[in-house]
Amino acid sequence: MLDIKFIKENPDLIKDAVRKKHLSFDVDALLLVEEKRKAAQALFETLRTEQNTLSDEIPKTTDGAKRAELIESLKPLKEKVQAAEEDIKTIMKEWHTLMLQVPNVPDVSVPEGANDEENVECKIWGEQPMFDFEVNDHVELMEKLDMVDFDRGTKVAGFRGYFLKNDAVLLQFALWQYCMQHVIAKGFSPFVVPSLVTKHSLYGTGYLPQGEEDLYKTQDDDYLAGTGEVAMMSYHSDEVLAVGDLPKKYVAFSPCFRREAGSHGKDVKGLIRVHEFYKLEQVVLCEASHEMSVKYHEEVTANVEELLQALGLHYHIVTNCGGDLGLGQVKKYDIEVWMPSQKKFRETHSASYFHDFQTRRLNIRYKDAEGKLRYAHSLNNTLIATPSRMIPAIIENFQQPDGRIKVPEVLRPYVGKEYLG
RNA sequence: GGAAGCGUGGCAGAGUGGUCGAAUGCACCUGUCUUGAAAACAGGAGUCUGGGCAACCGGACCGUGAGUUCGAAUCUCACCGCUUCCGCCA
Repeated sequence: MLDIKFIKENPDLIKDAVRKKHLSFDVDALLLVEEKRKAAQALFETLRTEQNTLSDEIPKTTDGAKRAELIESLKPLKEKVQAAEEDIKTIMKEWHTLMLQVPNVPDVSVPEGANDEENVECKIWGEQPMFDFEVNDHVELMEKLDMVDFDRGTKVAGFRGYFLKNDAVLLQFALWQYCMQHVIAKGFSPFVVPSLVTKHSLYGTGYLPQGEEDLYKTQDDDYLAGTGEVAMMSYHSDEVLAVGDLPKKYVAFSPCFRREAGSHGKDVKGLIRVHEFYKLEQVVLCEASHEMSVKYHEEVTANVEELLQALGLHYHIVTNCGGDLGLGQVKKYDIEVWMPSQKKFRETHSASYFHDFQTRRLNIRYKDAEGKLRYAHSLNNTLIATPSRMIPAIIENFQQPDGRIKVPEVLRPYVGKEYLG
């Protein structure tokens, strides 16, 4: 959600945002509704003032007949007030529907482009691992080492179902522990957050109304969140924080659920695209300045880089193009790790900032140094998604000629062994 | 799942149809006093929003949404949440 004042003052900026994000939204239609809203509001307030003034006379009028007359004379006014109120409600409904579709303005540094193919590499680290043998993909490797069971997974859980087994489980727990310690040392507070959330939380974070089809919904009209960001961000909804409490740095653990509607043909084998996985997510609330947002955006990105470098994984970072940005995102980096079997980088992390897009919807404010209430800024980045992204990456990159998996040095204390399988 | 009670400002807590945007206490801010602080005393202070250069003048907000009424924090209904009791349960 953006400030309607900002939209009114900068309609061309919003129009350009619509264009850059490859959306279809009629900014002028919204401005028209806003004009209608203002007019209806003004009419209502005029009528209400009149009603309030005359109503106040009633208790002061002691003469019974006069009093009855006054009450009688107010009846038609009541109807007018009610009609005006009704009018506002109708307009506001439309107003809200439109406001939920207004995209946040991408940063000037965001490249033009329609989809992820036009994301622009901005950094690359490490080198492609060299194998002097035929590399296998994670499915083959893991099945051979009895670390995953897809057949029983689909039997029990349906399409994209899986059981993670044995050493893969050790690897997953090791990753959680290692990554968690890494960011706790940097001042992040660890949380285990709900996955089952109300629709309010999803509207607040911007996953509704647009993302409805990718969400699982319960018979109670709640939803299963696709990321811990939803609950973690909503944690402070309707609160006023002290400026001294900022930034809030959280790392949220949660199961994540995604219907993957519209991706039926993609990554049908393996762990990369599954309906249910686990994620540690970095969430930051900071003061409302672009500089702060940028600062923490770089910080949550650096946190992940440090992990990948410690693990020894070859990766690059892309700046997502306009068409690959979410409605509320100002800028996003995708961090992608090299997958030897696919001979390309695959997204493992996604770092974005929103300015006050989410906090406005969630009503998260803070009192600044002057005592003024302001909407905080929010941003987030994956810390680690498992098993979906990082398990395949590690398995493939650390495969040995004998089919076993060498455990990255830093994980060995947590895994308790040098080789998987 | 059944029954009862409750939901008011940062917190506590009055208010059961008419200057109630809301008493009072605590916390907070500003003065007076004090070498300084505390205490005491006096005063101030909610959020959002429309108009105005401003002083200021309107409107909305007492869990949410409908309704009754000339007028609702106060009455009715629904929903949400909390508490207690009973039932059920992986």
